[in-house]
Amino acid sequence: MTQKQPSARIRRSPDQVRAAVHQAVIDLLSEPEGEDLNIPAIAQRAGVNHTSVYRRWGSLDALLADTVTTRLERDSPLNDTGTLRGDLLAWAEASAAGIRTPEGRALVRAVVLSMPNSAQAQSERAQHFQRRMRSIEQIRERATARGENPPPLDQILDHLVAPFYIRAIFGIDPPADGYPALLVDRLLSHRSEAGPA
Amino acid sequence: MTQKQPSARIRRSPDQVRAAVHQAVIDLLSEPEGEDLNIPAIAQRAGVNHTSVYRRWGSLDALLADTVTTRLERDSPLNDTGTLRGDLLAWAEASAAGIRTPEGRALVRAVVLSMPNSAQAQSERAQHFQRRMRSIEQIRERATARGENPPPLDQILDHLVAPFYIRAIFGIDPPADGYPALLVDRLLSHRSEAGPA
DNA sequence: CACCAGAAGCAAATATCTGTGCTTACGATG
DNA sequence: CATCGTAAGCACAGATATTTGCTTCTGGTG
Repeated sequence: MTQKQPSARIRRSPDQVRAAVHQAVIDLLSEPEGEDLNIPAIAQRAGVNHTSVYRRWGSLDALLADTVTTRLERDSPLNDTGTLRGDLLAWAEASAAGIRTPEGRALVRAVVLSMPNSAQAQSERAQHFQRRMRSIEQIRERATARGENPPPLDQILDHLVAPFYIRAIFGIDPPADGYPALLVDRLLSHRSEAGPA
Repeated sequence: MTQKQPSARIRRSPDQVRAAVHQAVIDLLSEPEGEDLNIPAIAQRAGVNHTSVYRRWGSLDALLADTVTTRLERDSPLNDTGTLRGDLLAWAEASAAGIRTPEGRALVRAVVLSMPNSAQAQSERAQHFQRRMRSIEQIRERATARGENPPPLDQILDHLVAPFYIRAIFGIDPPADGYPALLVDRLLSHRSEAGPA
């Protein structure tokens, strides 16, 4: 009769499932095989029933956004170095190190992929962006609190953040060791040129 | 008996189909509704049988890449202004104008989306990138031919191209009118600082 | 003008993704 | 230690996407 032996049914706790699914997303994005990312594939990779994924996250976008947010918060301690330049440099060093690994590039890719194309989403979009820039904002706030005069967000975005994103997207390694310092130097030297209003 | 009246079956030439499908891709990407892009939807929008799309392009990635390449080549005349600064400025102005429209942002988004994750694709990836940077390379070559000393590709990428991409991705409008000139100025002023080897 | 290669359209089959109702395990609470 | 809410797993159903075999039109060639 081979009873169904229901005890064989292994089940993991919600937290374990969450972690396994997040890891599966990163794994699949990092993988050489460029199969397209979808929920069934992620679930299988994570060893989780796909219905669990559908019920918890609902859509691939939501899952990607959650994965990105969780990972970035986990991996970006963002400790205070005492100066604006130090903080920016630390951020850049971490980013440079990050996009050298397939996993790190995958994360950036995920950020882009999870960006809602939709545009009724103008607000959702902005919120998404805000969250992504939170660490930069914090650096600016700390600098201001110290009495330093940080460059506007736009400039940091253009000259520090953008170069890392574009490299991650196109799969280009950052040029050399001094790269982060170079970017920070340029950013800060600019600021003095372009006077505030 | 209402014969099938086979003459009612309208058919377009391959070129017409190609153009209609490209336009449908752009239309759907620009549209406020953020429904996800897929081949059946594109085919329907283009008024083309979906099997035609499958047979001609095979995958959504390939279709996106083809669309992007065709459009960019069509819309980027890249005329010679006589100076390096002028050419760079023209490029930047065109880019700034481009990403102000939903269609333009959609195009950039398509570039990113069509970027092969795949990586057997390391070569394919590089080729994709090369094609995207072709206009920049041409600007550099012309400058060199004139006896000017253009900044290395890396720097142009970081300080001129990257800012436009990141803005398109996150849906941020370029700040102000003088923006392109500002970016070009910064790029060129840098070049003198960082001496050549 | 007849013929032929190439490609578009149609229909139907197959594969894959997405969602639902239900059962069952886990962990918290009293 | 009994109870209960939450969420995971299973089976199955519905919706979509992808592929295939075939027919029919188009445009070029001799």
